[in-house]
Amino acid sequence: MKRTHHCAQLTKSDLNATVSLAGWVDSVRDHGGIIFIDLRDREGVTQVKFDTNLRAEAAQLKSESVIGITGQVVLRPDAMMNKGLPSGEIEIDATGLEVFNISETPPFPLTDAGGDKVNEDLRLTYRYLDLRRPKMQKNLRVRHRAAKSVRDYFDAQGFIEVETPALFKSTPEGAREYLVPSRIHPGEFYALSQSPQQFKQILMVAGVEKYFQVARCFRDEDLRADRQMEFTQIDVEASFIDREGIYALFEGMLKKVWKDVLNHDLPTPFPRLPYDDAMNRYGVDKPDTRFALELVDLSDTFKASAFKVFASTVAAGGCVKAFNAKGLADITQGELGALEDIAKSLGAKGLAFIKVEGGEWRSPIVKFFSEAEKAALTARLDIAEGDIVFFAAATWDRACAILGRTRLEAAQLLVKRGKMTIRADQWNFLWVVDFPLMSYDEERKSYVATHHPFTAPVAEDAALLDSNPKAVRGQHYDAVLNGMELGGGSIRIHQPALQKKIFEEVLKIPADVVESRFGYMLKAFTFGAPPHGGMAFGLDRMVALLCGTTSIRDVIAFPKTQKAQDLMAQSPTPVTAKQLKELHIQTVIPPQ
RNA sequence: GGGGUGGUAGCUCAGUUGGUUAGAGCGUCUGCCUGUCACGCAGAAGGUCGCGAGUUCGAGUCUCGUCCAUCCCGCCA
Repeated sequence: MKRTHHCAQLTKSDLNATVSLAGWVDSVRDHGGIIFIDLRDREGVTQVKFDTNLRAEAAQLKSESVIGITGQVVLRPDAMMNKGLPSGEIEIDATGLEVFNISETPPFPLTDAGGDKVNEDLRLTYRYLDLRRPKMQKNLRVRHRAAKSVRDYFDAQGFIEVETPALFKSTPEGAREYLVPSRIHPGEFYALSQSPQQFKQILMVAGVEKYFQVARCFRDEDLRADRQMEFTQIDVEASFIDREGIYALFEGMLKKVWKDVLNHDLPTPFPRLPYDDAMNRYGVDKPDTRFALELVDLSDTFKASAFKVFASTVAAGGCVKAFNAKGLADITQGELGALEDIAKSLGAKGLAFIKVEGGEWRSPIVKFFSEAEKAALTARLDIAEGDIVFFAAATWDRACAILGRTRLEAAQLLVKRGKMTIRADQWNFLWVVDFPLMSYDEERKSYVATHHPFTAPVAEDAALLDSNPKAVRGQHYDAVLNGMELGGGSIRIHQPALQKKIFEEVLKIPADVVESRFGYMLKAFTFGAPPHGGMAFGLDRMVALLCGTTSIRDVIAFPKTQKAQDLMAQSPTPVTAKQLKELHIQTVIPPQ
């Protein structure tokens, strides 16, 4: 029996044709004298009818069994047409049945709706069943379609895909790495590449000019909904390009991907938002701009306030910020408590608020406010009946973090009440630009690169490198979509002297360490490094948003759990003493 | 490393103030049924209440510990 068609391919136009289908039994409806089976393959579902001779054999079938059938395409009786299915006007009158495998009863329902509710550990243990669900099949295809679209785009733009090593050397400045012991060099280690960053810059020195790679990257950091230990990035680097060139390049890529995958026309160019504005208005460097609830700085209003908590914060160089969660005055005690807990976990002492109910301001702090302060609040925050305003008084970055997070939580509460909608298919892309090149690390008592040490400073700020490193902006940019950071990149430093100065004088990395870690790169740059820049763009995150989810586990075929385990294959595992010996490794297991 | 949520039948969940034999829907199994498409009807089986300790006359319920999943903070140059 050879398959002639896919399920869902057959329609009224195939009437009377003799066809063979193969796939999985989606459901069995046994009416005694007649049995209907929905046969499912990766393209869809078709109803197969068994009566007379094959009835007994068909009655033995269970859900998820794999069968092949032969039969004639026939029209269903008028009243029995299923308008909900593409193949709903016809059915296959089976004349042949081949059973390839009877299935055990699956441990959870393989429907979209049923499977979505199932505990994720069970789905991951039986990932091959989870992936059979139409939604997961669709996600795999969207990922394939998006990756192909990306490859076609960069090819058309003159980029060539170059593979760089997964086994690199350890670069402890960055993310924690997966170390790989060397058998041939006792006591020495490779590290799995956390990014092709250094190789792609070397490729620019090598004269490749336009490089890209759909690259697997590895980072030994804690996992999250949008972070796996191994993930895929669209890695790009080009010579003789500036920031505007990169923006246009990636806007073109995203326009094509959205068209190819969703048939949606993305408007370009994307808005640009300076880092300071992003922080001041949204409290994060990856704002979700699908809704407002923007932060307002009230430091001026409260610098001489009778409310000492606010006044003293401003006097100490901090700021007072607030935002109006319009319409959320009906927040419950429990929800308010949860918001407070979040604020406290971000360093707030509490979460001050003003509710407006029945024309009155209800608040533990409003008694301290003067009439002038109240008037200023009303005007600047557009306060009206049913609103609740949240405040944070702290250092600038802390106040931003507290309210940035509270803003997102408040938005969820408003969505839950039906007072606001955040559409998953509204695509608010933006470029966040003008990041500070350096930030001061209080623990290490030194400057650290905000992104990475290869980022070039903005030309007109370069003179400040010695006098005021914090004020130097980097030629860095982040691509943000609906509150998720999709990618980041920069124009790089291509002058070896400047790169050396950043390493040694600004970041205070000892010269011998610079030499052992980056010596080869600095040396390469002395042989004619072109000006260059690029971007690392998260494929998993992009595909997740294309699929309408925020968890990249839904778009990775075999993801790990938050404890970094593969529940299906059951990794990691201990290894034999022989293996360890060969690798010159001894393990020390901490006591339980 | 820290905080939140959850873990009760194969799945999803309910389980009141600590009190008799722990329930529902779906699924599974058996029987009936020739037009269903979430088929229907009748019946049945199915439980280490995550695990361990404690309090109590008595624990699914309270306390402590622990494991797992998930969300977040730290972390992710």
